[in-house]
Amino acid sequence: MVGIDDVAKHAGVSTATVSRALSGRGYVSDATRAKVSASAEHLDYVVSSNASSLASGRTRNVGIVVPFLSEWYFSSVVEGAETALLRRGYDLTLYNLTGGGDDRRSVFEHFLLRRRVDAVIAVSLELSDDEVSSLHSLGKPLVSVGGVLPGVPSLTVVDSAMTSLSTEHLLSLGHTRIAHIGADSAFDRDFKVPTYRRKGYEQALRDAGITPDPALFRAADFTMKGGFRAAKQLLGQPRDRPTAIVAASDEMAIGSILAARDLGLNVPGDVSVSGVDDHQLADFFGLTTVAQFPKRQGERAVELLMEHLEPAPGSAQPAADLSSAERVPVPFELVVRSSTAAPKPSTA
Amino acid sequence: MVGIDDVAKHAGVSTATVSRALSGRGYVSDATRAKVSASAEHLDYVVSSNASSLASGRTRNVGIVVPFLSEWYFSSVVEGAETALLRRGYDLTLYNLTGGGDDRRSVFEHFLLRRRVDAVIAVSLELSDDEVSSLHSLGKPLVSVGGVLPGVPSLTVVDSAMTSLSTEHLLSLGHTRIAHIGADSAFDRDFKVPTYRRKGYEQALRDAGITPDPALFRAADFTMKGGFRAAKQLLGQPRDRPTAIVAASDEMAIGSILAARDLGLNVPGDVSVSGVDDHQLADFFGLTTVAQFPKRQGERAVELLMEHLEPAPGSAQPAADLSSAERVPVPFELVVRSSTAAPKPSTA
DNA sequence: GTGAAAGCGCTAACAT
DNA sequence: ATGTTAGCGCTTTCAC
Repeated sequence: MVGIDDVAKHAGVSTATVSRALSGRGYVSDATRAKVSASAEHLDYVVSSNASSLASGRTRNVGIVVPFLSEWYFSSVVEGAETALLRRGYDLTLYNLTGGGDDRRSVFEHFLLRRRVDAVIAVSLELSDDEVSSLHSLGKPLVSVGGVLPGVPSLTVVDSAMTSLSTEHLLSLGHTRIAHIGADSAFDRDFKVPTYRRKGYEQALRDAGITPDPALFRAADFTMKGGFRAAKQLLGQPRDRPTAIVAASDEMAIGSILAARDLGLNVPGDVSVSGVDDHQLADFFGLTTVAQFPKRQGERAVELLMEHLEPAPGSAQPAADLSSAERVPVPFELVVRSSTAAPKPSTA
Repeated sequence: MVGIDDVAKHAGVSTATVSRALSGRGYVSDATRAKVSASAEHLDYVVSSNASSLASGRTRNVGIVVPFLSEWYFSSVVEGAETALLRRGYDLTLYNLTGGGDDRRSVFEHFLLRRRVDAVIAVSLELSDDEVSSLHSLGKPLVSVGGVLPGVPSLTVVDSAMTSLSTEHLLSLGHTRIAHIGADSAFDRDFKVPTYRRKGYEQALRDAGITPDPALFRAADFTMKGGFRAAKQLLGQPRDRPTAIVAASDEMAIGSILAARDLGLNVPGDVSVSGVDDHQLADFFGLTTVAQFPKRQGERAVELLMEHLEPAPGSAQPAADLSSAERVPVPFELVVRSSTAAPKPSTA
């Protein structure tokens, strides 16, 4: 196993110089740097991250904690973060809380504390105050993606704004009987996302002078099947059928489209449907939706962390910035496809 | 930052004893062990994994390399592996090769070599000989999931057997005009999975005395949209329409179901459809499919690695076993739902 | 700009 | 069963 002194010997310099040349910290003449790089390359030298971390206190590794992995949103955030980290020479250690209870405890009490990470990204995770402070007390930068954590910079879309947007889109097309498929508070895991999305829908209606009709709301579990069932209820009504459905997620929206087809209804002819996410299947189903960009969110989280892990020369108190920027808004955008259109002139 | 000597002091023993008591290697009396554990707990002590790794050479960290993350199969394998590792006190470092070219090189040339992992799991990755040997030369155990790597124990289903199975299922229901949607070799990334699946279909037909008809094959890209398009071609034929479709993936199978509906055909009345995977959406669509269990595959990969990272007392040459067990078959199973049925008696 | 040397916090002989 | 001690392979003062 070739070590730093092999390189030093080969290059005819000291180990200190090798370290400086390769890590970029401290002064090394260009000539020396080149010589050292050549030797390192020649010998296939790679630093031992353990030794390096032990000596420097930096691990060049970031932990990311997710509640699930096999859902589109989460795996996309992770993918974005991973790409951004890789590019900067960092590793990504994944902690998946799927297991629940004990697993979760052990992640916080042992894993993250093993001093193996420089920073932590929490994705759509509601952390207890204890958990947040245990992270803070380690002096590890922490950012949240997809949910607001008290005292933690949080990259997150304004959920209510997304459904307001799609509701407004439908209103502007001339719809007035607009239904909503989302979830009531019983389904509120993850930061009350469902509730906020429902509020956005209701607000948009009110702003247009329409009182939200409870009969036009159906709770569902954010899956395609759930959306399918809910839409069946909504669209099966023999009279006063809604002319549009605002679903709180693309999967539910797609379920709604399938339900409409099942009932012999044409989308968007008889009913318009919109979703939220811009899921990979949205395009195939021609779904109008409000896109959020989870990969981008993962990348942004990394950028934010980097400002604090590797502050640009000339910034003063980076740590202060981090905790002050409580909420970092992330972009979203209406993507209009073929599942929404003006309602048919009421020939009834 | 409380260190090992704080614990030693508090417990009134030497650091060596603390290390032994906490790691479980070497002899410690029960009484001492209890005392040390209590002190460690009391002081909120957690080992520095870097110091520990540096001194011992073990990292308690496993690298997993995947080509994509936001696909169901990959994220499921990772999830399974992560759960299994967490349970054993290991971390999981994720390397995502989505980026392609340069990223890939750097993963192999730098990241994995930083001595940060004890072992590597490669998921559906075709590694070059150089890459395999660079891993081998590090003495890191390597297992492959979802594809066979030369000289590497590989957890993988026999792809041809999966499509044989679903084809036989359809044959046994009485179908004879059975189409296949898969991919030709042009789409062969990942170990020629598409080709093997096609071969399984053809073999089952031949075994039943039927010559595969090239007109009943359509290439697609493994997506729902691709399956949809291919099925439209197949099912749009005015005459000699197939009565069944064997798709090489669930997404394509679901696309086929939607195409059939679009054409006014009833599934399974007019056409039966089967897939491969048991994707999360399979149940919703009532899809008959051949399930593989990616989470389980991830767990098994970890179990295999553990036999070599932490050999049970009394095993001789574990490393030898690992490289000798070239192909470790993993289970798969036919899941019959409502998308397949006997063909209608040909009233034509 | 470069080198010498003192650790970083643990583990593993070895000794007892 | 427990203590002593020499590293593990780097980074980083501090001199020069």
